[in-house]
Amino acid sequence: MNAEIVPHPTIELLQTSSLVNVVHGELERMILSGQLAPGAKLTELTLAAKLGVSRGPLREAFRLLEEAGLVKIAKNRGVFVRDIPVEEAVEIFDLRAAMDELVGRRLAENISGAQLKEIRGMVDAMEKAVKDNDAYHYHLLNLKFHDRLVELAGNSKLTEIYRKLIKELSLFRRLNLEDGWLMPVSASEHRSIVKAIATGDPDAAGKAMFDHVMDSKTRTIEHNLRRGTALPDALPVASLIRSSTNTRTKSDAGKSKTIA
Amino acid sequence: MNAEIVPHPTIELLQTSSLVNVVHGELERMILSGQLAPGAKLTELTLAAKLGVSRGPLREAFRLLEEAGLVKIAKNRGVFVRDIPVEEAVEIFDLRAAMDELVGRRLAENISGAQLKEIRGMVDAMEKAVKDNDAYHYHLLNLKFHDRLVELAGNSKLTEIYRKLIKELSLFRRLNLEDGWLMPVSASEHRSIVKAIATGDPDAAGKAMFDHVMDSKTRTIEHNLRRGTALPDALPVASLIRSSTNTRTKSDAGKSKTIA
DNA sequence: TTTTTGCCGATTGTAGACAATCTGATCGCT
DNA sequence: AGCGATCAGATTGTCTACAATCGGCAAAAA
Repeated sequence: MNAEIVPHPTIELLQTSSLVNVVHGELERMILSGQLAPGAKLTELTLAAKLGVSRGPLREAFRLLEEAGLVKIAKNRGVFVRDIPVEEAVEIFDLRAAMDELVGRRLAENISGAQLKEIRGMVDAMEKAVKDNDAYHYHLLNLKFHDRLVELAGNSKLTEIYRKLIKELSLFRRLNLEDGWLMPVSASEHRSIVKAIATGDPDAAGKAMFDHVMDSKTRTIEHNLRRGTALPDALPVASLIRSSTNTRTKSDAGKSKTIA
Repeated sequence: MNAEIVPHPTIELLQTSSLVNVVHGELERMILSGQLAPGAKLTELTLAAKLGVSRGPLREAFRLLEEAGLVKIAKNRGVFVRDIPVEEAVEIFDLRAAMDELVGRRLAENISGAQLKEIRGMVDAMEKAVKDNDAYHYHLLNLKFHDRLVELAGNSKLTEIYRKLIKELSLFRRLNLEDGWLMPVSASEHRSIVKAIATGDPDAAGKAMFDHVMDSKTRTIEHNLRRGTALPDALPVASLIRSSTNTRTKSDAGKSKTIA
């Protein structure tokens, strides 16, 4: 009896990776890195040639990306990288806030000493990035920090959906280039989060996470509006940020003109 | 200039629905209705013949279903309807609870009179089903009730993910056949939810929703355990129900033997 | 000049063919 | 009889070919 069923890495690789998987991963990478920008058209023949595969696997990968919300397939017209409209970004932030509140609660209840030490280290690193004024590095650490927190909450479904949302959100305008002129605020909020978790108070930790995400929402949305990005339809700016998740009258759902 | 661009229904249909879409919808229907039970193998050639299409569109539909979590594609072995293990069902309930708490909050803040009247009507209908001891009808009304609440919260992303979770959850063992021996409890909780929403107190409404989902989790899990469904690995039953979303030690993630 | 109509290239939708892989059954050996 | 190797059938992975649709350009009409 094998103590552990650990197939050779190469075996594992061949068993799991079909062309569809590889193409899917590669396309996702290209999209998330901005190499394929929102709105870009993905022509089957061109991409197939570039990746060295036929159209079949490529189309299957497209379907995966479509369900993941990264591309939009328009019948007989082509596949396009999605452009996330502001309203949707706001919705994602609100949803994330609720999810992260759950994360904070669970962590306050269950986190171990070693794990606490680990995330403290991440906050330290972020504060160092702030001192160095290294916005890019800070951005990466920030992503990693939140991802790790969600992961530590121990709900894999939650993790899965959280990551899906983050991916979609990265398609929101030029969010990636977020200039770090508010890094100190964000960093100090992180410190507060860890402190609340360490205290073991679920309510406090949940609230700290929730508030942080909502603040992050405000910062991101305002930053994007300020960039002079012509708004879809000249919406009431402040109200957008205030209460995103509110009831709508029946017929103003599919009004945005961006590819959604 | 056309006052309203209202394409003929048939036109609209042809523009949006490709074989992939139709097949996807049909397969989803068959899976959710139980016509294709969890664990069932979906053979490409057979299904293609049955549906009258070639393998191409069918495979693309498979990819959509895979990303939606309804089937599992095993390379070189086939496509199988997923079987949701208990642990995952628990995770989904916990996640749903957090989302529904958000729903309750938003509804307490924003619901209109007409909408309140609408959901009151649904609760009335459910209480009638309880009196008639009509478990099936109650089940449908219950689904509709919660779906409508989420919809009314006005966050389309939230709605989308909620529905995805519900679909996956319907694959959990024989959840559909939930005998209604606890309908009265569930029904009275619904009444409380509506009451809390009507009061306009976000905290109360959020808590009512959260508690209801968690109670529903307990009822469902216990009901399924009781059914003599041999447990995957003889887990600590009570602890499963208690705190699902907790931290796990490193290597007990992919341990279930069901197709996941 | 402006608008409309018909055509053509380009691209996507679908189908079918071929190659690779897996499953399980039969045969042979110990 | 038990165990393992080999082979055949079935099924999936990938590619190529054909049909349908779209978008734009040019020519003709107003």
